Amino acid sequence: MTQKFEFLSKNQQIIYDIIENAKEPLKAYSILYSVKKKGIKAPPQVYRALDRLIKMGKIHKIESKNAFIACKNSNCTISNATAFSICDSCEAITEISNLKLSKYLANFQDDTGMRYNKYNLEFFGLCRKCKKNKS
Amino acid sequence: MTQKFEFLSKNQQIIYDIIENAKEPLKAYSILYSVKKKGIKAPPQVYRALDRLIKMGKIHKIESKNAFIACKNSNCTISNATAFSICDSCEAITEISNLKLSKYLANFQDDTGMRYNKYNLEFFGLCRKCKKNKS
DNA sequence: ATCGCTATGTTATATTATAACATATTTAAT
DNA sequence: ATTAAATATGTTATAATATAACATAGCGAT
Repeated sequence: MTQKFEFLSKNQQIIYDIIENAKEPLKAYSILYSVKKKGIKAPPQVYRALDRLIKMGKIHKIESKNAFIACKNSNCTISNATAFSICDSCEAITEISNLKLSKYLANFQDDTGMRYNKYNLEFFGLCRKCKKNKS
Repeated sequence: MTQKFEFLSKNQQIIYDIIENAKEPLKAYSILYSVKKKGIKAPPQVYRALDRLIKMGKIHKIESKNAFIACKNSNCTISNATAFSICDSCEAITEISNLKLSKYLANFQDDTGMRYNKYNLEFFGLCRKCKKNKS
């Protein structure tokens, strides 16, 4: 069961399925709880699968929430360019796929000349629903 | 000792000074260790000060590292727009102040029409030093 | 002077993540 | 087929990060 890029190992598949079917980003320990019935019993099993799914670009970590979300870009094979929209009120989180934005950031160079091979961007605000409810 | 925006309380000042004088971002528990001699003994005291310093814009949290860094924009009063450059090798972290970038991101609108009042961007790559050492 | 607010102090505990080691499975070379 | 190397899994314990909950103290306005 050694791993080609395209294939997921047993635990990886179990954990990916749960994240993929979730309506919101999931926390590691909530995943752990969900997979206990499938025989995955300990944190390292979950974290190992998460780490590898991230490296493969199948999921992303929302750093500000310590939560994990499936990648919606079907062609995303390496998670080196991520942007998320996060509602401060209802915590709804969606991945932003915006070609202009990703091009802009992929090509960004700072004053030091340092070149980047990866970025993560998290936007915060109120989603439409929550904006309405407030007014 | 009630708090105007400009003034720091005792604990806030102690903790800000340490972060400000550090050469690299500091972790909460390393700060806690440093301030034990000053009478700050428990995590909540540190985390409360950190939270408030963040709200005031005096420091920022590097989400991917759980570390805290002083804001270098002398005029930054609210930490609603942050961008960092992180070296994957030596972990050197610097805040990016780039007017073009901040304007671009402040004005960014996604397809849903959601408007953002805050963002955090973290770029990863190799800094010049580390790039040289590798070649 | 006392009420409300902010800040501080303190203990305990929750949450997130990894170290370290053992076993098993797969792959690929011989 | 046999075996070595690499990958994946299982397991226990613990490290690292963060917050809940409650108590006390200081300030600032009426």
